[in-house]
Amino acid sequence: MTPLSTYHAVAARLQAEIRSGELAPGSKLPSERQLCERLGVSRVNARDAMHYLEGQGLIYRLNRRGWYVAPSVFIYDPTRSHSIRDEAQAHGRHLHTELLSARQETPPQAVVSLLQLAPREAVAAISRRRAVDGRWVLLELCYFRNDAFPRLLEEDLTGSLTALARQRYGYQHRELVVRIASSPLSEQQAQHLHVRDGSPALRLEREVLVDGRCVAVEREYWLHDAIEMQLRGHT
Amino acid sequence: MTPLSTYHAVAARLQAEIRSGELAPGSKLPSERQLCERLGVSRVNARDAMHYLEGQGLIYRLNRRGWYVAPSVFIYDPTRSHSIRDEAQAHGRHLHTELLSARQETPPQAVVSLLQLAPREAVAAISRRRAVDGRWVLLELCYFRNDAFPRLLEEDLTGSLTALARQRYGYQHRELVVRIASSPLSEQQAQHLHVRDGSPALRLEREVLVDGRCVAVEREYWLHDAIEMQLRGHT
DNA sequence: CAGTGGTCTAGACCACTAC
DNA sequence: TAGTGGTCTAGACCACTGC
Repeated sequence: MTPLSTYHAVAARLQAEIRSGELAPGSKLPSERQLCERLGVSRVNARDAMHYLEGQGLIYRLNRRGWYVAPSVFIYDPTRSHSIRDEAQAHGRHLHTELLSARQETPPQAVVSLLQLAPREAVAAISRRRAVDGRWVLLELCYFRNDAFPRLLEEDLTGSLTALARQRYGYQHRELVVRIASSPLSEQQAQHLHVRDGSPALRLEREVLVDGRCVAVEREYWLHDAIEMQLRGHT
Repeated sequence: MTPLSTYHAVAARLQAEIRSGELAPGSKLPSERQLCERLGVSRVNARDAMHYLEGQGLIYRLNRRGWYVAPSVFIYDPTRSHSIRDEAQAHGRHLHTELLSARQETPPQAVVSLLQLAPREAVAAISRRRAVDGRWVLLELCYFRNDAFPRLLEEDLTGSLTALARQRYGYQHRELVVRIASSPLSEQQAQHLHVRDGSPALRLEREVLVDGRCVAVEREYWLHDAIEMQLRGHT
């Protein structure tokens, strides 16, 4: 095989194999050392190609496990007009939710401010991770004021929390403030999704207001290549 | 100076200097080779530290020019409730706009579909770049149907296009469909912002509907570490 | 335990920027 | 032209995963 002397060439070759379907979405790429040998390049070169394709959203890695072909993005309305599970079904994709923890705790300082909590006041804190078609792509960290959501932790927390708020607690009309930014994952967050510390993610923060008062804060971290947000507005 | 043998240590040291204010926002970091020598590490190690901090949004690079300390993010409402210039002023930041091109052209296929154009129908295409506090952070590519925006290219295109639509063309009520995703910059896009091909960006696509008909498509590419989007919704 | 990616060294040359 | 980051080689050892 003729050596491909630049990482762009290596990337282009892999890209062609992905687009042609030779490498199917979700399948594992050859190991870095195999690629070096097969393409006649150094390992740094091969790795640079991988990082480039990762940036393009064409491949992703599971920490120390290998590189995989990325599936198509998941389209999602961050203002929660529809349930995320319904959205997944509508696009023919499988959504899996796992509860990581649910307990009383004092949240991070930024959340304390938003919820206007007393200094050491605790809230119901729920963290979950979600997989689309078998890949962990979303980490959720939600904080609920106890006075607005009494005995929340005794409920079933594996389904839609939005539906729970509406049906169990009767919050029909909610105002939202949504913030979206690029954000790297912390070590702990990354571990839950099986990716590297610092992996790029989209961070979505939802401030839930009922009668002008903030009763809950929800934070979502989506792997950057897994999601497209779509919403409606007007002027 | 004691050698810092891992890139995490190198990154931590730089991070401390940035947080302490020794390295001020916008200022240039020492060159990679200077850092290698000063800290007693190899250049790969130093570069890995830079890439790590870049991912954290703490520093950014101008292509082949050097590394700089990143300023704080710019907060912005993508549904355009307010003019971006007003938002900038409200946060005490300086916004500069440069018109890159304004001409009739046939847009990319995806835009043709959204605007429901005839096969080779042209639209008014406007591209601009914008700087916040002197750093180019935003590239805009806008496409306007000629029948909805006649003689648009003869107007002043350096100000708010939203205001122009409202005042000159009388579009008071507009529905928007907004899509937000992570996206790497193409070579050409990257050049306009003086960054590397493939740099991570947030892509914002705005579909402007008047009476249920799509009359304009606006695409924005923001450098990933420069922006936080904030919007309001309700259920 | 074998295989993977993650980290690291000590060099080298190239393309481009700023002056 | 000097200095920058961008690319590349040919190795090495480590930490972790999966069997």
